[in-house]
Amino acid sequence: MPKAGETASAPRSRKGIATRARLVEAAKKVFERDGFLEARIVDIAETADLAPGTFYHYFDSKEQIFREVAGAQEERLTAPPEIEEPADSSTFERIRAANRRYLERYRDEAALMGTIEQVSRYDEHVNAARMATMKHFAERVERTVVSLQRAGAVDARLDPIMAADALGAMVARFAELWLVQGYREYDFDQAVDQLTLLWANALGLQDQPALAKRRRR
Amino acid sequence: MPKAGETASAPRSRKGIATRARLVEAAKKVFERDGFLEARIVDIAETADLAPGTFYHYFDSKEQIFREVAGAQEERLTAPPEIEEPADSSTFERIRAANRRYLERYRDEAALMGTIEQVSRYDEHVNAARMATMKHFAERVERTVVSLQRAGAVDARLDPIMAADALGAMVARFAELWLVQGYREYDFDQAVDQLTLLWANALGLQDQPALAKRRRR
Amino acid sequence: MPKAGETASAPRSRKGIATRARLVEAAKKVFERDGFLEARIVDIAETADLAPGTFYHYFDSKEQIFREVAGAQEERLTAPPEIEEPADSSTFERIRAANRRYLERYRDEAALMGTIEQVSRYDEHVNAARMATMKHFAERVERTVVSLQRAGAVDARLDPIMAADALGAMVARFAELWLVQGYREYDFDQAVDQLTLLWANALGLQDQPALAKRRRR
Amino acid sequence: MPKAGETASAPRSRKGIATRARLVEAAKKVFERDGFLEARIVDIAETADLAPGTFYHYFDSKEQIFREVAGAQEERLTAPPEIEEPADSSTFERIRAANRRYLERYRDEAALMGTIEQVSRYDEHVNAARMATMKHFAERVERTVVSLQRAGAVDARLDPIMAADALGAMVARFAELWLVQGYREYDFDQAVDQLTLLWANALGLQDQPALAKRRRR
DNA sequence: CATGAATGAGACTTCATTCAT
DNA sequence: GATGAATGAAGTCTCATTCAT
Repeated sequence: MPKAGETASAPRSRKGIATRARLVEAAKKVFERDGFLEARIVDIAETADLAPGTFYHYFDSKEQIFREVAGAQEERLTAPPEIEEPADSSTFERIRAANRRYLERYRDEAALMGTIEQVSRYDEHVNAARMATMKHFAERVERTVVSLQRAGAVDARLDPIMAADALGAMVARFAELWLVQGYREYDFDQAVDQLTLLWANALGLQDQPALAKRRRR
Repeated sequence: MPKAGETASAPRSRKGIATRARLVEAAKKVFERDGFLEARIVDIAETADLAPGTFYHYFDSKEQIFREVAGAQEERLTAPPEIEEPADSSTFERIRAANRRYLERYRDEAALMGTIEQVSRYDEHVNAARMATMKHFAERVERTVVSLQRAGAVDARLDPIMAADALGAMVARFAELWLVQGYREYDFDQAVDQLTLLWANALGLQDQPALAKRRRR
Repeated sequence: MPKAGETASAPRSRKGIATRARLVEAAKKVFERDGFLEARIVDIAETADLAPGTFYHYFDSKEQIFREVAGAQEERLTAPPEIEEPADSSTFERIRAANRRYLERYRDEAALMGTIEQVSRYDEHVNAARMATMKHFAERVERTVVSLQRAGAVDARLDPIMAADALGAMVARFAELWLVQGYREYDFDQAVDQLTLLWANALGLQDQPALAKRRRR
Repeated sequence: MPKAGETASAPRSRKGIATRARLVEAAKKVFERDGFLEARIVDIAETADLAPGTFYHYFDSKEQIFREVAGAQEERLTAPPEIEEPADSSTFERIRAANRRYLERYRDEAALMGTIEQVSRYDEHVNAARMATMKHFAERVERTVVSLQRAGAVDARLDPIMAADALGAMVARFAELWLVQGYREYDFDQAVDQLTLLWANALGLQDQPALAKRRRR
């Protein structure tokens, strides 16, 4: 979504739209492979079978196209579940489902996520997008905690905001360490279970179900 | 610890040692101010009141000096507590002390930590050092969890390794979000308390003390 | 013939071809004037009325463009005679013609040859090209010697390979000493005659014609 | 032999003389290994177990010390034979002895000769020394040719100066091609014989002895 | 729309040489 | 005499971006 006042212009023809999409796709590929700093405009253009000049018909800078690529990924991360959740699922199950969803989506685009984590450390826009995603999750969690506290179902001593932030941080950083930086190898299902267990415990959530027994690989 | 075969050499005189130290100090300052990418060798040299060429007497590259600066900080993070802990302190108190220590040290060098987080996303050495710090904490936690599980004092369903990793990730990422990226403002003491509470809860730690009532600012 | 995997790329348009050629031409001029070591990329670009960066569109390094310039000259040296030789010319006359041709061509590009001799002492590619030229001449001579030996027309004691190498070396080094290094001044025609005489004598060639009388200048 | 008006001073003490000699020796080693351009003062000093600054007590520049190293080698090349020649040896035998001597001395310092050939292409002093060596040989040959022509023992058509220059060039360049640049491999004795034969033939020298039969390797 | 040639600022890096100790 | 720290001038090279076609 290019903004007004930019050099790059929105495509007006069908062909232009296709070219722009090809550039975004190519950029994603190159960013995944080379990271942001090493990625060169020429490579992106070449990958899209275009001349470097063409890039600047559609984007103002490397940052700009990256923000678009990254933005799409943040949207994928925060997208509603593809499968409707059972209306009657327990809090615990809902936490588990959310964690699983996040980890799956992170894993499916691990290379891109790595570059996003990288860029978010020096590009304000990308960092803002990253934080917006965090906030998206945090606010939802926060509301849940507040209402569960009212219901006496979770630890009343917790500050809902901090708790939400911290637990979000836990899952997010765990994902990066594991899926991007290769800090350790875990079994996927078990990782979901353990994070969920930690999460539920941390909130002091009552009435957790018995976890299925799984073995670490 | 400079390696052989490099251009840069260890100082052989008292003056050389001082100059090298001045460079490291200057580098820290510049990295804190400008981040890694924007930092220029010339600036570091100038900050140390030296000619650019002098830099290369002692270091081969910006990466090399950064690794040294970052390494020193990682050591500061993992240094043993300055004040001896009371021998009879409870598990809960020890968790709290550890969290406070980490957050204090992170906060005291927040600018540098920001740059380290940044660089660790594209320099293997720095990332390795970062992970080593994580591992340092994780292993200690892991051992504690194992023994507490044996004692029946914490949740037996937890995998000690994953739990340690995840809780470490939680504190680490929380610190960055808060102290580097300014995601939100928290009261320091309260943040320590809340993280500790989440941590203890997550492990299912029995017999936590009543928390002092504190107000969020 | 640029290789793949390099930064520099072959021109894709008519304009590009012209620009590349301008660079080569400019490089020749600069190398002739300044030698290889003193030649700066910026000077080459400037001489071609181009920005320094443009150089790197077409060449990866000073070495690379020099190899091209030098290669062209080696080709000029080994090019077939412009004027067809009389079919009935004697061996002696053919030797003389070959020597004259080589010396003329060397003289016409003496400045460049000087730089080539220089660079061939530390660039393997250039040295290889230099040697290829030597071999080109040596092999031709060698074959001639072999067949003349069979015909009993030259000294049977000579090793054709060594003789060819040595006589080639003689003319080549003589040319450099004379035309590049200014070791001494000779009359051109007389130098051709004398080298030819030495050459023919060395082979023990029978039935040489009487030489026209010439005076040294 | 340092000249007046230079920064570097002649050593006055015994220790100074030894240090200077160590530097020359070290320089020779480094120049042989790295060539002139790649040789660094620091390496020379280090090889001599000295600090870089010490170098400048004795020499003004890399060029200066190289000239000294090269000069010593040129002297070695032109030194009188270690073994007195038989007074009654034939012209042919004397040519052979001279060629052998030159090639042996060249071969014994092939690495250094390579660097000298290199430097002589861009350092006037070194080139002058190189040419002086050539002239040393050429003048001797020239005188011989003149007197042999008077005696009717060699080709009267030859210009003594050109002949001497050209035959000197032949041996010199042949040596470099063979012993430095590895253009081809020859048997040493055979190479001496063949060059001598070519040389004698070229002059039209009468009454050559039968050559011993040797096989090329 | 697309091309691809051209730009040019600016950082890195080397190393011969100087100089205070 | 010897040390070794310090200098600083250049030159190379990259690549995002512009622009004429």
